[in-house]
Amino acid sequence: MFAALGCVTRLELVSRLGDGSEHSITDLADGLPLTRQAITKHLRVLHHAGLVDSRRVGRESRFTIRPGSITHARDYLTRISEQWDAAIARLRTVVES
Amino acid sequence: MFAALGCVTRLELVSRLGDGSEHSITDLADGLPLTRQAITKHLRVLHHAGLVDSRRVGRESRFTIRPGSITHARDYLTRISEQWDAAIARLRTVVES
DNA sequence: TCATTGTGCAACCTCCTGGTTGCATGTAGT
DNA sequence: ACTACATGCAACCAGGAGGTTGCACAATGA
Repeated sequence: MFAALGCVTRLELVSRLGDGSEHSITDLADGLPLTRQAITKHLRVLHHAGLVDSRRVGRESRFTIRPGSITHARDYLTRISEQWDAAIARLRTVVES
Repeated sequence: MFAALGCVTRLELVSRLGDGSEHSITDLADGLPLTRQAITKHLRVLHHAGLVDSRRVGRESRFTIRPGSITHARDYLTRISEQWDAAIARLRTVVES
């Protein structure tokens, strides 16, 4: 999932989808200097990472942000950094004693 | 930075450094099924992303976690998800009205 | 001084990723 | 039925990421 976000194009897509509404592929591809196919691949990656949902409507497939999907990553980072802080504080106590 | 974390090996390294103490390169490479050179490259990436600090001590270079470096990413994710939630809530209100 | 240890550097290799093009398919509209 | 639009699929390509090997070099310890 960090890998999914570690790409400016996909961050841009996520940002565009961040308005909460549905977007088709050509809609998302419009304005970006990329082929529709490239966008399709990126969307596939994002979907695989659980960041977006897709729904087929007629001849177009609409993508939406999956709300709350990012909080997992955020909580993970929170936990990690708390562990760091705790470990470092512990070390500091040992050194000072 | 997401790209730096989007790699299991580097996550492992970050996790090992998470104890807050200093580690040399061979120390970190020990136990991993990789060459010392590979670890060196990964550490370079992590350092470039601002996640770790390095210090030369005698003939070995010691790496440490940069505390607080991850909070930037976490705050970013928090801001993003808040924007999403706000946008979606706004949409819902419009739809229901 | 000499062997050992910890790194750094450079060249090289392989494979995956990001990207394109071309074509086929399904859906909408007239 | 025919055209236009939105997408899917497959093949293909270039470049970079991840990894290895070999060698050179500085610091350590006997």
